[in-house]
Amino acid sequence: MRPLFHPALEDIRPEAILHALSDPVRAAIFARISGAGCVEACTNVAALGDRVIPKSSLSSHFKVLREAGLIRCERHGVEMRNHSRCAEVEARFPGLLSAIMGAYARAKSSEAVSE
Amino acid sequence: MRPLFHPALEDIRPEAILHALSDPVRAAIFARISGAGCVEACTNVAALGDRVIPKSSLSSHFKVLREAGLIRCERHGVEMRNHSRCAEVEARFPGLLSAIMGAYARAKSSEAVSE
DNA sequence: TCCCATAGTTCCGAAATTCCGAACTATGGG
DNA sequence: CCCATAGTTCGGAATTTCGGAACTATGGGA
Repeated sequence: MRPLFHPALEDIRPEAILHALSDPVRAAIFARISGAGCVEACTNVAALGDRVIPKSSLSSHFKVLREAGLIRCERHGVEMRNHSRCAEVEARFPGLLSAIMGAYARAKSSEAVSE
Repeated sequence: MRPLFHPALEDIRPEAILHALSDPVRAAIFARISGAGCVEACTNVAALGDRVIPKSSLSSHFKVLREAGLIRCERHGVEMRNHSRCAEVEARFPGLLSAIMGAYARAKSSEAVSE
């Protein structure tokens, strides 16, 4: 199994990051990977919130995140380990990821009271 | 002509903002509106960079930006004036827009030297 | 008032993208 | 060698995007 493609830091594009994180499911996956010790397997996120996400969809979500340069994936035995590339992306686009994830957190907390 | 729909500040969703700005054309339009005195008409952006954008596409780009809560549009006579809602969005999602627009600026300047 | 020019929207078919079930592949354990 | 588990690929349906052509709205004349 050859290693998966990951864009070099300088090839990471803002539109790819925004597109990847404009899907709430992917944003939630990315939040988990970033938060929970930077390691996560695919089936562990199968149920996000209340919704069950089919694994073919999950697979493509991970691919989008990976190709956007947001995560780094490597195979360990039969499972996949996904690491956030937060620190790298932060170096190239300062403040971007924290602002985006902060915005989601803010929206989530405000919908809890108003809606 | 009844006024166009604009989401209230508290109804603005991060995914809508990210989706709207994940398109480089829309991001460029938004950058212009934000930069150039916060006023811009539709046909004035018909040529962005080298590409000529058909006005039906422009119309829908403006609609996406408006419904995401990024701009405010009002008719003045025969033309449209578009104002950025930067300040409002900044209040709800601190740092988000400046990080995104900064990322685009950064990517643009780095592609000038490497690619 | 009527007509025209300009600015923008709507409609609709084509192209591209997303979704997800089913079949397939890869890896390790017994 | 076979099985179980993790993940990818395939393919068709649903959704979204693109853009040309027709349409609507507004204001400026004659």
